[in-house]
Amino acid sequence: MPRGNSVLRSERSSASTDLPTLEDVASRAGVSTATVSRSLNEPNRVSKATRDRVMAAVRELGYAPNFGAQALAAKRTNTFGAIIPTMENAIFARGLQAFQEHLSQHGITTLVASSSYSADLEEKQIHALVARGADALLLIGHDRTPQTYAFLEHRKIPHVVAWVYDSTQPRLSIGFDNRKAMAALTDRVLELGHRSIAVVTADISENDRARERLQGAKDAMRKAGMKPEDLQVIETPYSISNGAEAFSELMGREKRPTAVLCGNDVLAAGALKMARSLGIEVPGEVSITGFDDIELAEIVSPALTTVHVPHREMGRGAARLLIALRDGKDPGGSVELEASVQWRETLGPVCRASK
Amino acid sequence: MPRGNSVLRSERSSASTDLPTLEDVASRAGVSTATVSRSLNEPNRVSKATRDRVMAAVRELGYAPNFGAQALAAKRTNTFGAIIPTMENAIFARGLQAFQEHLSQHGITTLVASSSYSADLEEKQIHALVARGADALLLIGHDRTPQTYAFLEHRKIPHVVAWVYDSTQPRLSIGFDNRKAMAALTDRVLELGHRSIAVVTADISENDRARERLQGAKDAMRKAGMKPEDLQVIETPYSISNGAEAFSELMGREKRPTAVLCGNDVLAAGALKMARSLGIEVPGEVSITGFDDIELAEIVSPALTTVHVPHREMGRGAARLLIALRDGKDPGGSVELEASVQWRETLGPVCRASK
DNA sequence: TCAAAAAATGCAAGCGCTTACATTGCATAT
DNA sequence: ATATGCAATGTAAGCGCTTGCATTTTTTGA
Repeated sequence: MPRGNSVLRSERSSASTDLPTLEDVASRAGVSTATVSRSLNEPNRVSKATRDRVMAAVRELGYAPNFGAQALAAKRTNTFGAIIPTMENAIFARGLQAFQEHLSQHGITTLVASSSYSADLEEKQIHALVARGADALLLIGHDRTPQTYAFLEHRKIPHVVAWVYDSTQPRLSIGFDNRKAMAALTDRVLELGHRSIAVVTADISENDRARERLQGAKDAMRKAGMKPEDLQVIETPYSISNGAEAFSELMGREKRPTAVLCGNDVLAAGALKMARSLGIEVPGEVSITGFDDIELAEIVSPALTTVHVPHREMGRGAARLLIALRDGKDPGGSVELEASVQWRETLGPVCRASK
Repeated sequence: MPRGNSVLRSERSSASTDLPTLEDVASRAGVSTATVSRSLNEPNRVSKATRDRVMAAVRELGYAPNFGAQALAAKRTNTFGAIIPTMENAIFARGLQAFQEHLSQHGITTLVASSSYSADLEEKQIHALVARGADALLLIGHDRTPQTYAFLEHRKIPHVVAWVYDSTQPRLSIGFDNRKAMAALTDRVLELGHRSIAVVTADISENDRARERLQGAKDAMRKAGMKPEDLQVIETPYSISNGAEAFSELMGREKRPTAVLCGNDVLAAGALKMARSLGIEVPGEVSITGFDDIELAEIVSPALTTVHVPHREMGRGAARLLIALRDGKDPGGSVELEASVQWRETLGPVCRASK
């Protein structure tokens, strides 16, 4: 597979299609490859005169560095990975967007993978991204096997856990306290007189956000002097149709709830849709709440009362932490952001008829 | 920066943290690096006995190939890029998902970038993805400068244009005929008696899909014996709020349209929202239609009549074409898919009052 | 049984870049 | 003038993998 260096190459007629290399630029600018490399990567370690000459050569040749070679020699790809539970709906879209924007300002590319809320699949994706050369990883939530963390540690891959803040967890994270936020929302619900309450949540076994949210609802019940066990709970994967189904089931129950707290906005949108087709007034007969405050929440009608989550701040903050970590700087500890109740139209006082 | 080969390394105490290399695997399995490489990449070029031995060594050492080295030596990254106009809403989500799924089945990673519907930004993204080592690219629509295409040609980057099928365009593409589809929808609208019609479209100067759709509407007008100039047109970027605003403006006009055809579902959702807050009945007073048939179309109420687009087929098909191209096989020409009107609730007959 | 063909394996030359270390050239201090 | 320090540049050794070609081993057919 002889391809030869640029000198040899110029003797070959068939080589005209090859892309220019650092060496081509170097010889054209009359300097060494080291100087070209430095001109490109550490401009101020080179005198202005040579730098200009190098840049001119780069332009004339249309040179662009070879990704693989750069990665191999520098031992870094300038690629960060993000593994989010789903791309199917917009839950993580805004946060991810902010993450990417911040990284790209630092010359870093983002590689995105999704785990479909499965721990197994997530582990596979982690391996895949690391294999792809990811320099650092954004992870959602703390739930993960020890082996997974061991792998990350062993490969020395900087990583940060986002979308959650849990002071009891040791890992670097950025997010909000899901439990506290859900408790605050539930407080509002209770204040409005609701006593028969249901929660529609995702499977809580591999999802600490969902688990914490449910806990939060129970905390609020307890605080209000009610029994947490009285909470009617349905676990179902996040999706419009599952939300609709769960709502329908709830409405058929003997002890029909007057307020249905959904684990996220997608579920709530489904519930809302079902309420409409069942002819149930919201919030007249039944109140519905969501969580996340994605765009959908504003579009549905009536507009969804939900928990506003600092998507963009989490994305940007995660990027910042990861960059610090990669550069061996002090990231400065986990950061807690606020999530607050976003009042809209689907939450109202319990109606007299159903009391 | 001496790191030494594996033999030397074993003499260094500080080397314990280094990741195993091909050479480590080779010496452990008692074969050459070439054999290890082949066991991994072309298993059937190696006898079963050695392959097993190699695989065992791989497992024991926890070996994983170095991405950069692999890319450099093999001159391919097994990464394809996709540049879509936006990630902010779900327009391209399903198609992209299908694209990724198909690629990942072939061991290819997808790199996604968005252009925000800007030709300039798109060109930058193309360069970025190529710099990142993308082996092939998925592009949306034909509109693009000759330089951009020249660049792709020069670097010999296989690429395919998706979301459109236009028999007058020379490039390999997969998609549907936007013009025909919009014409079909407009036919329905005209059949229902509408004569005062508005189109809310994206900026058509850098967006061939939007341009074609508008043309389609005009075609239908012409066919029905009406003057295409009578179509009321508003150009505005795709977004919920812009859809709402455009609708509001339209409703304030002297010659108020009885049907508002939106360039996509996002715009239509905005229009619908505004209709609601304006107290305008849909489709009683005014009909509204969308385009794309994303999830949103089903969720809003009344549910959106729109054009169903074969998202998944386009994504999967594009992946297939790209793989063929990269492997030097015959992709077999552009493919036209069907897009058909999806009837729901927002399109109805023109009401008497407004006649 | 033995030559010829085919299969399996090894050798080693790159792939294009970064970077530790060496060298050179100059300004500054003595 | 000469020594000293620093900035600018060059030298060349890798980085870890793939692959053309050479060599060895096995299979096949007379």
